[in-house]
Amino acid sequence: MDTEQHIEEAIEVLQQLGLKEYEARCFVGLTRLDTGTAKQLSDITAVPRTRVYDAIRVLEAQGLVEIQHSSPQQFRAVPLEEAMETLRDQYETRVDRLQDVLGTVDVVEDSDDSPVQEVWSMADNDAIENRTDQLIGDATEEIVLVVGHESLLTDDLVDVLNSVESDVEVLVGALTESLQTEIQAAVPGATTFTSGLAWLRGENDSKDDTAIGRLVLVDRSTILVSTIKPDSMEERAIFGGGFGNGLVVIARRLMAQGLLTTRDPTQ
Amino acid sequence: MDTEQHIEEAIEVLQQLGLKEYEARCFVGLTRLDTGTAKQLSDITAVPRTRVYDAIRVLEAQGLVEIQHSSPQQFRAVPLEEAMETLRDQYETRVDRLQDVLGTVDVVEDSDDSPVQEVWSMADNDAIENRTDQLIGDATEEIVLVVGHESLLTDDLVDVLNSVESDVEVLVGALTESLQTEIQAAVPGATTFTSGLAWLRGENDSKDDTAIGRLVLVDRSTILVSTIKPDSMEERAIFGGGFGNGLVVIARRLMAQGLLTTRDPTQ
DNA sequence: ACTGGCGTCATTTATTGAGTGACAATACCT
DNA sequence: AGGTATTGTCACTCAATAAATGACGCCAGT
Repeated sequence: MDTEQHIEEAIEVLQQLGLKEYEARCFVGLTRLDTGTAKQLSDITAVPRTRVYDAIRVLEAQGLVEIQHSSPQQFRAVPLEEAMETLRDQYETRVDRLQDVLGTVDVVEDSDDSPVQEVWSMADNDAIENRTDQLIGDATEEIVLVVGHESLLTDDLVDVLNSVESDVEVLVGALTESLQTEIQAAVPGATTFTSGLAWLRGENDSKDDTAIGRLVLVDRSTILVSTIKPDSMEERAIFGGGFGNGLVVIARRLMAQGLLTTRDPTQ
Repeated sequence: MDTEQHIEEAIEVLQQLGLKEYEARCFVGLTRLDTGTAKQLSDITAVPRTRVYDAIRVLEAQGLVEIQHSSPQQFRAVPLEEAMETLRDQYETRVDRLQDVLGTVDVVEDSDDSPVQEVWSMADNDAIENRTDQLIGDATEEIVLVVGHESLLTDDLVDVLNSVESDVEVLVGALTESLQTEIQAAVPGATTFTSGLAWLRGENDSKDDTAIGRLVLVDRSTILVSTIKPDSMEERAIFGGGFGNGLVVIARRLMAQGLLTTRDPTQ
């Protein structure tokens, strides 16, 4: 069996989605049994028979399985599409509710001065991507974007780039030529470039295992730089706002030196 | 403060979404602080100061907060919209992955006879709604639908009803006249009715606290009946397939007697 | 050098879930 | 019908996880 792998993975994902181990096992068991009893389930899922019942109840309450009240009871998983749709609905409901509630609460109680040297850091690919899109969307004058890895050129990103005001200058850099041509094709309105970026590649230090992910400089006043561990693909970003911000200043200087945009810095 | 309520609710929802208590409290704390230190957070969230750090780390890894590595560290919640979007993305990713994986696994190993008296039960409003839509969409001849509560007439349901093949007869009943007219307006292609349903109302037994939610009979061969506890709005459904199914037979007989569709059974 | 807030760790306590067995009720067999 | 196997419910133990608290080392300001 090669599905073994898939089964384990499915169980894991289900747990990430909030199910307990037994519940996950049972659900997966049912999806490959169509219909089954507690005993059958127990056999193929390695869940103690006596606890299949609990698990199934929870699953039923979540709308993921149906129960036939006969003896022995028969269990059946809701059709896959339907189940996923149900999960989605539940999640949507919760996120919406949260958004409402928090929107109401957002009232602040503050008492602060505003320092100018703010550098924030964030993790999580999705969050960084969202922030990137956000920043680009908010640009009013100029966007300098360097894409360090092809996987970061998402559809969303392309959309945002293409829907930018026409009076905003868009400069997009890539680490490789192939990536550059790809970007140029996807975002015709942008000026693309490749070289001048050698210093960005992490090949100098032998055990420096992090590569540049994205680099966004918006209106020369806000910058985001992310790094990626090539093995785990984990992304990490630092993010600086404010014109006087040290990070931003560095970025501007790099630009002034032609290290960021010049087609050939040796010229 | 009346936001107290909202705050607690937000924390709860966040926990449903997978966060731990401390994490939830910290996140909510940050949304009303814009930016804050561990101490400040600890003060307004009742989370032990020394554990704010852990919580924040987790939140950062999920892309919900940013950290400023100064001393003292400053924390800040990602803008609400962005955070919700991030949560959504993560969830979508997981559900999609699950769907892929389970789609591959769906291979069955069975060995069964098919009994004819199957009656399945399900819980969870969303799941029942999905199933309802599903059934209606699959109809080829006739749909009899009774809506017992206005909240069950969702947009999705209306859509499905309106997009049914034109050669499928659609009969929709309501418990009240106002609901009937509403339905007639929303679904012009349907034949609506109200009376003949007195027996469906739960007013006979004084302590019978469950009311009829939906009743769907498709092609006279598949039926779904749901009940609702009016106080908790919890829905529960039974669902029978097969032409020879007892439930279905009963439903057909009710129809033959005019109890389900007749405009005025006293005639 | 002393003090106080900051950040990290280790430890305790409570809660939750995983894993097992006793038991009554029910179905099944001959 | 009686006897046996299966089924469903509970109550319990053990392990894992999270909540809660306290002991430090570190760095800033005085």
